[in-house]
Amino acid sequence: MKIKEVATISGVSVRTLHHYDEIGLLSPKKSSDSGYRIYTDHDLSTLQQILFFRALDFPLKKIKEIMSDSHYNQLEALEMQEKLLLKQRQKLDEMLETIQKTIQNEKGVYQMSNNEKFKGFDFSHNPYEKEARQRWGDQKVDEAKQNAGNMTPGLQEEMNQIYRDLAEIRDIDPKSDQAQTAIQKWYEFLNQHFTTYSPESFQGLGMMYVQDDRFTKNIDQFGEGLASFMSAAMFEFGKNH
Amino acid sequence: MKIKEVATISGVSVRTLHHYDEIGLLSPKKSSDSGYRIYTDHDLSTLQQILFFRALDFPLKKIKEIMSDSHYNQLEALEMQEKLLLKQRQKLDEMLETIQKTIQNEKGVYQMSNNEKFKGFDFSHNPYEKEARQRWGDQKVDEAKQNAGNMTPGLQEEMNQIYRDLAEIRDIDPKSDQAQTAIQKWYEFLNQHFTTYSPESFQGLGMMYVQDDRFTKNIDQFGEGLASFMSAAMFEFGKNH
DNA sequence: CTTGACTCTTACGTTACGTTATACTTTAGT
DNA sequence: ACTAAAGTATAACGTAACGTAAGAGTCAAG
Repeated sequence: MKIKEVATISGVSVRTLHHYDEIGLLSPKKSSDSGYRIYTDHDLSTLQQILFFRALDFPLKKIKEIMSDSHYNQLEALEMQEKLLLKQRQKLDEMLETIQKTIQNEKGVYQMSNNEKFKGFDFSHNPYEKEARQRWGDQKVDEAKQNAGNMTPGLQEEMNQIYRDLAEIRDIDPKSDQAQTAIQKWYEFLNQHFTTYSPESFQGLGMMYVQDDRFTKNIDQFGEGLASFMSAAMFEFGKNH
Repeated sequence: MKIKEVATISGVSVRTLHHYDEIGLLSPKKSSDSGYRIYTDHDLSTLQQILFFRALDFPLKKIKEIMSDSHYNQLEALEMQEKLLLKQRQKLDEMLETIQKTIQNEKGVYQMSNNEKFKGFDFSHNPYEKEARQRWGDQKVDEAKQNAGNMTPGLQEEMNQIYRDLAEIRDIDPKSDQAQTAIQKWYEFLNQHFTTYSPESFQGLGMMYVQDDRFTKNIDQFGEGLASFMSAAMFEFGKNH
């Protein structure tokens, strides 16, 4: 298929497809004689994936990073995307509530507090950030970013050990028993020393590992790709608990 | 309230508030001695409005234009926003369906067409554009943009007359009987000579008049503010039919 | 074989802020 | 009253994800 057709089917502009080619996000083969971009069905599926991520406000850079990761698994990605979309729908519903209350407020039927006026407006661009901040406590998140500043040395070492153990096996299947056992240690560690994570919010935390650079960078210090491995393992863990 | 507090309550950054001040979208009073921005409760409500529009992907320029219009009515705006949010939720639901089908497709349970892969992805940034395009037919929309090219001169004149009549009364209340009678002529004209509009899609068309520059500019040639007047009148008309 | 519709690359423009940098103000603690 | 910390101001450059326009080659229908 040529570019216009792809644009029409998918609803994005030709320029957008050019752009995605430029940044290496979606680079179709080029007809050797004309130089035209030729998109295959597989390219279309990739585009669909990209658009799903984009709809969830992932920056293109992150999308590229995630999708070109060696552990990338389309099915898992789709399941994550579904979760995130559901979150987004919740936010939308909150906004609708807020708007309805505001209408009542305007009509004088109901009196709204300032805080209520902004319920549903989560502009962190990351559906899990707020949640994670609440759980880790604001400092903790900021410190995790700066390499977990104020833990006791013993705790810090215990944590590092878990990371190192995970880093060693980061090439196996995140769904395998071995990976799941290892990630369970992480789950238990967090539950013991930080806050109680439900399996669901543990999944959410895992998603942040790939979404949020502050996490990705820190974790990947123990081995490149560890964040994405842990994220996948945590997602799987959440499904089974 | 000082800027940080507003930022915290509303969830936007301080920089964003600075920016909105810079472009004249939300300019609070400044403390005469310190030079600090002081936000009132009214400013907060304005901010809420801005954020609603922003959540609906209105560009800031448009938001400013709409909100500073002399006909601007907060209650009407809220009702429009509610409608648009509901539209957006529909889209989200479609996307969720698409994702679920894609998962089935990946698992091999179900075979998906290329078109199906992108259902729910409407990236026109304007929930009504697609709809309007379908109704007017693609050419018509593009021609409306270029001043309605290929109508018969008679029809063109009839249309212009309706515009002129509306322009003359554009300062009265869009909800008044007089305005509603005038807008009904427009409704009937469209239904006779173009496509059948349901009251709902007539509302949608009206929303485009303020959202989409191609419409705004053309319509406002008959008098500044006509587009916004018609939009409000059409919205009201839709509610009563 | 000629158009009109596509396509290519190049390159500058735009929107909505993020991110320093530097300097003044306010507030909380001693 | 004094000082550090936190908040605020302006200024200015940076960035992300395309839009838009220009100039030139390519393809498909009549």
